[in-house]
Amino acid sequence: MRIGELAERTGVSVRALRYYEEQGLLASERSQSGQRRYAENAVDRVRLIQQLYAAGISSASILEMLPCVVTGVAAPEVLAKLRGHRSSVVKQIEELQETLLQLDTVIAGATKTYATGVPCPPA
Amino acid sequence: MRIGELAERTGVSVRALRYYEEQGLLASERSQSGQRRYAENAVDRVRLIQQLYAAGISSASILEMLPCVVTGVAAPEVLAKLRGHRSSVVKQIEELQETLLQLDTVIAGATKTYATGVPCPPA
DNA sequence: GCTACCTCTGACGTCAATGTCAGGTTTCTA
DNA sequence: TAGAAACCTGACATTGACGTCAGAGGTAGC
Repeated sequence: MRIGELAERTGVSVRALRYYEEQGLLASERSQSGQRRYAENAVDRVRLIQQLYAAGISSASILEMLPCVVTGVAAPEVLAKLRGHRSSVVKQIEELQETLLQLDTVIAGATKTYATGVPCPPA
Repeated sequence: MRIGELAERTGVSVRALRYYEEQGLLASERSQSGQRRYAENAVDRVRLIQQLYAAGISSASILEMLPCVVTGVAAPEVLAKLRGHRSSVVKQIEELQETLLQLDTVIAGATKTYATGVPCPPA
């Protein structure tokens, strides 16, 4: 498929896809005229990249770990980094859960307070 | 306390603390000579700010919700935004949990593969 | 073959949360 | 009462993941 279709199917911009290629994260064949052609599995690859980005992992680290994610094989140093990222993700989850509690407390309190007619400062 | 101490106690840089003030997120008294003086509770405030930042909430949104978090009272529009942020945090957690599974799969697979002596590409 | 849309490269712009530097004042410690 | 260390404002620099624009060529439906 061409870049526009991949963009549409993944919800990632054309610009971002070119950027991924620039970073070595996403390969493409080229047509005679130089246009990018992607295989079907590029969709999954892009989603994986997005997922790792969302976990706060840099493109350099993603580049390093991608082949391992794909092949399921990793050198010891890479494995160590993977474990490092794993614990960082765990930590992020824990922090977000704490944030969630805070938000819930505020929402519950504010809802109740507001329901009881106590005056409240506007935004 | 002065800004250096607050920075040290929260693990946030002096520059960041000034930035928070600039954004209206963190107030300070000033000494005669103009130096910032913080109350004890500033430590908690800074931690809260960091927590919200970590949840991907912008300083503008934090500014909007901070008084509510502190007072426990929120106007309906603010409450709606709080709920929006809540669900975004929930989503982030879910995505991170999925990422965690991916990482675990890779780590488990790679560990096993490597243990059995299958050759593996270096980083 | 015309037209509308897609794609290409290259380069500069953006945005948010800081880093960093300069040049000057204040505060603490010996 | 020095001198070091901390603080001030103001301003420009940085970083990463893109957005956006220009100018040129490719592609598909009619």
